[in-house]
Amino acid sequence: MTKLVLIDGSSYLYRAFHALPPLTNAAGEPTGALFGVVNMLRGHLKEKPEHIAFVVDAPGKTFRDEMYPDYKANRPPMPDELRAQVEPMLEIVAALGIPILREPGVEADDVIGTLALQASAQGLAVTISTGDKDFAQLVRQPAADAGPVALVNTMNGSRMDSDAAVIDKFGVRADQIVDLLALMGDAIDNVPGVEKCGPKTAAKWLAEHGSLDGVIANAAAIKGKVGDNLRAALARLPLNRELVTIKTDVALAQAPADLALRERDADALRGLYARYGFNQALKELDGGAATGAVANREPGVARGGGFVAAAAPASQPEIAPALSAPGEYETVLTEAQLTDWIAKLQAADEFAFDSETDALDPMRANLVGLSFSVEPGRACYLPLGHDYPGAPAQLSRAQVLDALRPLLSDPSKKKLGQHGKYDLHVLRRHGIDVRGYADDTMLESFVLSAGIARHDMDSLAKRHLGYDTIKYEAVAGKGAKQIPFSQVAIDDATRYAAEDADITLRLHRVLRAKLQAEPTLEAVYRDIEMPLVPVLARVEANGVLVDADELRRQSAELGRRMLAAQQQATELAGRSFNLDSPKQLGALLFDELKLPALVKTPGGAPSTNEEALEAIADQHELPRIILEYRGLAKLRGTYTDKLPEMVNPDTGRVHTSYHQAGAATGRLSSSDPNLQNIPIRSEEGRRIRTAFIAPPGRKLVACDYSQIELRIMAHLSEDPALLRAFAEGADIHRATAAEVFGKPIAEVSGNERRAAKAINFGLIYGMGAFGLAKQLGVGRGEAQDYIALYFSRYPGVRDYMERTRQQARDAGFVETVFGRRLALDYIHARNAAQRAGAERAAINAPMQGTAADIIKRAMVQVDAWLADNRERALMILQVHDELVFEADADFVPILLEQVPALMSGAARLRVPLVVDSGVGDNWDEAH
DNA sequence: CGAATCCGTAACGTC
DNA sequence: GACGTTACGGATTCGA
Repeated sequence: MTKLVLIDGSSYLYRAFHALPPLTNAAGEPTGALFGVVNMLRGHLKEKPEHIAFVVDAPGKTFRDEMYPDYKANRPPMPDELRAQVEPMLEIVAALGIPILREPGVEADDVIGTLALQASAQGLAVTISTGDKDFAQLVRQPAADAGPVALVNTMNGSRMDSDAAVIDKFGVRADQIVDLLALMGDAIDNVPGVEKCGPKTAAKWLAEHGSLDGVIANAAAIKGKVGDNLRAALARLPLNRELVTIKTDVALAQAPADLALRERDADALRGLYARYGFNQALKELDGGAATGAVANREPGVARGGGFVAAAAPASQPEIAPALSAPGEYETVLTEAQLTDWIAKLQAADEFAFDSETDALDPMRANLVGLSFSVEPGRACYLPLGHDYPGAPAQLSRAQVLDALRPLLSDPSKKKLGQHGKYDLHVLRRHGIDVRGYADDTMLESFVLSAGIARHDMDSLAKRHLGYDTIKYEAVAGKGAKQIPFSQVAIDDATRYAAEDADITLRLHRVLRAKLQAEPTLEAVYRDIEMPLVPVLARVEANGVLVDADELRRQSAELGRRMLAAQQQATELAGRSFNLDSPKQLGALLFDELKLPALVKTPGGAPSTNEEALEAIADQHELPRIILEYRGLAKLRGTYTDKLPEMVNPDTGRVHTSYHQAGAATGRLSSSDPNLQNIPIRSEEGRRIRTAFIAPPGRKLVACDYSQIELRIMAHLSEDPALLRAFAEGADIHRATAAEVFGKPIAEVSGNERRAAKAINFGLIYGMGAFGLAKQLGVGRGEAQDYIALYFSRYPGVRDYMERTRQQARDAGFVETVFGRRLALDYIHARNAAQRAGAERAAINAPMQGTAADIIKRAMVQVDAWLADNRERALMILQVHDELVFEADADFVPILLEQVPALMSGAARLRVPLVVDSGVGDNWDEAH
């Protein structure tokens, strides 16, 4: 069969340039790319093709630029060392007798595509020589009426010549390649695809939905972040497909038959080879028969299969869209401007402010600038610490803060912000005690729509103002290239920071109106959330003293025991494996050892979780060892290794961060580190609490609500039996057992109490018979009997639960005792499992949320009481139903008298709120 | 191409 | 039920 070789010249030139070291000839001219291309060409000529063409891009715009002005906009200009090699390359190609094609208005790709299909139709065997993966769309197997079209990449020796090879490489058929590329996009050509969608994801979608049109039609059903990204990119996908489709119908002067390989010009070649120092090629030219494929000596070969993806040097980082200012933003650099703005702030009823810093951790961040806004569309940025070379002179931080202090610390001067707790920390650490922090848009949003929305400023601006804010990444970059805000150009910083203050103010106007329309919610916001802000800031700033040496000792011991467990596991398995990898463990247990896989992960794989391992622990020793190892690894990896790292070098203490708008139920959450999940249940876990200590002369005091959620259930359900039990101060689990099992309290067995306790917890969590059965280790029927029995004894509870479910279905939300609304997104989900989950949440949320409201109120009151005793006692932790204090030893009795009383009095329910407390030198002892 | 980074999953600590 | 953190492993993107 007659052969036609089509060479993608530009692609090779670029790839050879980047793949090969920057070689030069004796005269110092760059030759690396040339060398690569020459070797590639010699490789092809060995195959003695009858027809061949070297195709390069013609200068000027193409039809793709017409279609999409930004096409290849990111591509930097050709480096000079490469440009210098273009002419010599063409000279060599010509001297080799290879026809050169340059077609204006289209790209080399389109010329190759057109010729390839024409030749194939004429029965020729076509080889496209390129490093560009896009050509996979042209691959054809030989057919009765058409010749094959194959791809080769001589840089790495790969060859793609069949449907199977395309599928093997890309996971889709050749005719789906354009769809695949449209989804992926192409950074080099500046064709943005679906973010986070690479070859794997695109191939998966195409396998499911057949084609790009199929994917577009089913876009709504695709989950996760990439699903969102897909929907955001939907509009441009058809254009993408056009851009990546290689044309096969270009009107060309040449037909395949015109591309015959001509006689080479040996003299010209000899001169060129000599000039560029291609000794091997020269020898071959004169000696005639060289042996072996020259191409295989290229350094690129060793790296193995796959097409090289990048043709051009790295593109510029994406340029942010013009930072369009929605309002008038002023950079304050002079005293006159500052005076002017202070006057504006003084005159305003309220103003928004925001701080810019050089770190996320408010306990470490330094102030870089402040922004203010007094009316929508007007804001200023006051740079204080920009220190890049060439930064304009800025006002002195100390003087500016002194000038602002009266304003910021005046309680009657109302301020508002977005997540102002952060700013309160930063300013406090710079000597300003902010008072009069009156409104916070994050908390307004949280109270208005907990459970359904995000409450960060970017989301709020989009949702309530329809406005796209400037993203932090747009001014500071991201990843490894991110610069601290102090290095951001002041002009960019002004647009970003002033916008923050401006948007905060505008958002507040919108959100305040929404809150005013809902008096109950407004009360939750005004009476519970806002007063808590400075309290949380204080608790965080106080921090907790941690005995790092004790933790290190524990780490060392845990490490020894982990090693022992690992050795035993290796022994039992007969080989080493990664004990931390559920995947490897699953393969070992279920594939190699053939143990039964009784539990599945949500993803359908055999689970290796605790339940699954317990279930097979009687059949093999290994599961027990794994469980032992896991327990130790958890403690070490999460706590004993990590906590010492979290000690703040300035304060010597650990400062967690409480998220006030974190949990859908109104609870706080804690992170960096999370101090709300320090172990307590297991003996060895509990030891970690001994490392949370009081300094000499002080004690830790822990006060916790006893059974607060069950008490709230009693209150909400008004069930007489439950109310009575709490009123009598009974051991509630024992009392429940007595009711359910129909015997006097004194005769309840330990086992019966345990069962009752499990039922009580199950109720709080909205657990069904299935969950309870699991918890108790009994059959589902038996668990169902317990529940039925429970409801017959506590009919008020049963009615309350049904009312709550109904309320959730009717209104889409449930409420706490204080009127906080908790939205239930999936209460009407089509998916039954999702719906059931939402119903369980509906049961749980009012109890959990009311408990959260109560302890928040208590914290505010306790903090107010402590205001006069800040040197003697500090509130240092909150763990959902527990408050922990550090107090002078002689102040402890007073604390023990006051705090439990304040906590009990934080709400008036139909049952008493009992608070237990304990004292010790460490957190473990304080329980 | 390899390295860095992002993302989802599995597991598990607390209340 | 509500969280946050860890580790892994695969996918994506960066950077040269």
